[in-house]
Amino acid sequence: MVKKQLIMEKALELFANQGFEATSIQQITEHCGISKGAFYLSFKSKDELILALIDHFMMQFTTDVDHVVRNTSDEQLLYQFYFTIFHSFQKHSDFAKVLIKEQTQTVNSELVEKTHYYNSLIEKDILVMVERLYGEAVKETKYDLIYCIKGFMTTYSHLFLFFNVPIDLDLLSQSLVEKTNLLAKHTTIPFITDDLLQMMEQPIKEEMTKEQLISLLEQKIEEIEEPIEKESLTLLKEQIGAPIFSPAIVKGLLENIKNHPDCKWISYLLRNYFTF
Amino acid sequence: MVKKQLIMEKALELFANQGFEATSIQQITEHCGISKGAFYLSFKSKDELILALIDHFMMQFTTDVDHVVRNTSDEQLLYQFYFTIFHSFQKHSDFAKVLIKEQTQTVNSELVEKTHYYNSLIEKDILVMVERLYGEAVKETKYDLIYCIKGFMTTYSHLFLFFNVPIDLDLLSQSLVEKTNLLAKHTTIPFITDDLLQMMEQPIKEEMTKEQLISLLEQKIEEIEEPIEKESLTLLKEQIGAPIFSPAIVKGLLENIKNHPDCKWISYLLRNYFTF
DNA sequence: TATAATACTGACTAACCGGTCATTTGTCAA
DNA sequence: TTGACAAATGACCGGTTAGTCAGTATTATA
Repeated sequence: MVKKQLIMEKALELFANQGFEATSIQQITEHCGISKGAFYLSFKSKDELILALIDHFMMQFTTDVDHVVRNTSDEQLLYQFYFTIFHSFQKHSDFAKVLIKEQTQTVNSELVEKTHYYNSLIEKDILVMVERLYGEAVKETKYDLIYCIKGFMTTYSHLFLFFNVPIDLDLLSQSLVEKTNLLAKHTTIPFITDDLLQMMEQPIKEEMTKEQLISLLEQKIEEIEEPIEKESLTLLKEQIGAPIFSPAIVKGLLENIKNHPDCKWISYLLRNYFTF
Repeated sequence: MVKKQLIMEKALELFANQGFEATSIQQITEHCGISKGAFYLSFKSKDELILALIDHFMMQFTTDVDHVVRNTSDEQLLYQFYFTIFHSFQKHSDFAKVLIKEQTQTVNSELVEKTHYYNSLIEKDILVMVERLYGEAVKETKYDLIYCIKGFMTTYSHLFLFFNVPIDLDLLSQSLVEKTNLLAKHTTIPFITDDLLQMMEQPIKEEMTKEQLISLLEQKIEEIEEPIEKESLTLLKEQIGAPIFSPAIVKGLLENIKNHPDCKWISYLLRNYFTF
């Protein structure tokens, strides 16, 4: 339908300049030269409009990125990756602005989910890329690298999105390729570990059940060799089944495992569990 | 006034969770346990409230950063810089959330200006730091480096601000020090040049005017009781109107007020003013 | 205790919001 | 020209918004 496209285009302009919430249906319809009722012939609600916008552009975007990652030679990949992304952001700068502006808004849960979904698709592609280009060399630091690449993407897009500055995409991509290679080849101190990544992904979904927590604990108890940590975990597991210890003791046990590198995740879950 | 603080605290909680626009005065006053009218006894409008919040926290924040940059030895500086910033973000996480959420909103022009102003202050400190640590070595790439440092700041703050994840600030700071050093020492392809920087800074307004600075000084002179500080402020005020003292005297006067708890902010502004 | 000053209240306003729906307009074939 | 159908309208609805202000409660002063 032509009307639907018109609304999406004109609404995107307003959203980019004023933000989603600050733009009223009235404004959109006036900007389109149609009546308020006509809007609701194309979209059930204002929310449906922005979700349609996100789907429309993010499908294209994720497909493009995926295509580049799958069909570019190693020596060109990183450059093509950055170039494709920035080119796309520049071409659809209004949408990019909306995406950046709304990604921190937490009002509409469906919007958050959708953004998170497309985000995870891109993240997967970056992971594939990083593993292909650097392999074992970045085994310990790959999540940091991914996070930095994503950081470069958003940070440097701000330049041409929110300052009206002419940008040499070729130079920008080259510059970021160099930076990425530097970080990939020389970083030795990882910050984002597997455990931390799991923690980040957790809160979107439901909380863990007692049973899941216990089975995770049993697994860790098997793995861990240090006697103090092992016993602490065992006692904490029993505490979940039948609370017998005082808060102080529980807190002490949690303290025992807190600094063990393989217990970060489980100690985080337990800390959450025992404060409720 | 106590009521004002109460409102600022409670409003900040709501803004952090729902965003500024999505939070109504009604909600704020209910959350405070006061009437709607009482709100308007403390603040002229909703906009004045968020501006007050930004001033309150950003004064503290920029002063802290400035203090670290000025008073830390070279080998500890970068680490202390990151640590201070993240520590502050963590301590005032509600404010940090609001700042990040609202920094892309372009509705309130005064808010945009204010944010930009404080941002430029921090940027100046980063510049000082980068030049001190790396000097001529980063002559061509220093603005890229600054932009990357700022990128690390915002990117990595997201981790603990928007995912409820316990963070080892020490490790994070170490990790970013390494990354920053890598970029500083090996980057050869600059992207952000002097010209580009000027273009970026163009559209936004001027910094504090002489008049604003003087009126702020007069206000402080009234408040302060200690004779040395009072006279120093008075002399500095005269110096702005008609420069008569030598740099050494000005520096001495600044030194006099530097450590007074109520003069941190004004001394910071003056220090900036007299170096131009 | 009486009076003055201050702090506080919440009903009220006018404007705007997203969304609805009875009505009008436009477009066909018959 | 008529009738059937779809497209489009905009007045209207209930609800919410930021902001106001006449009136009440509280406190300080004398």
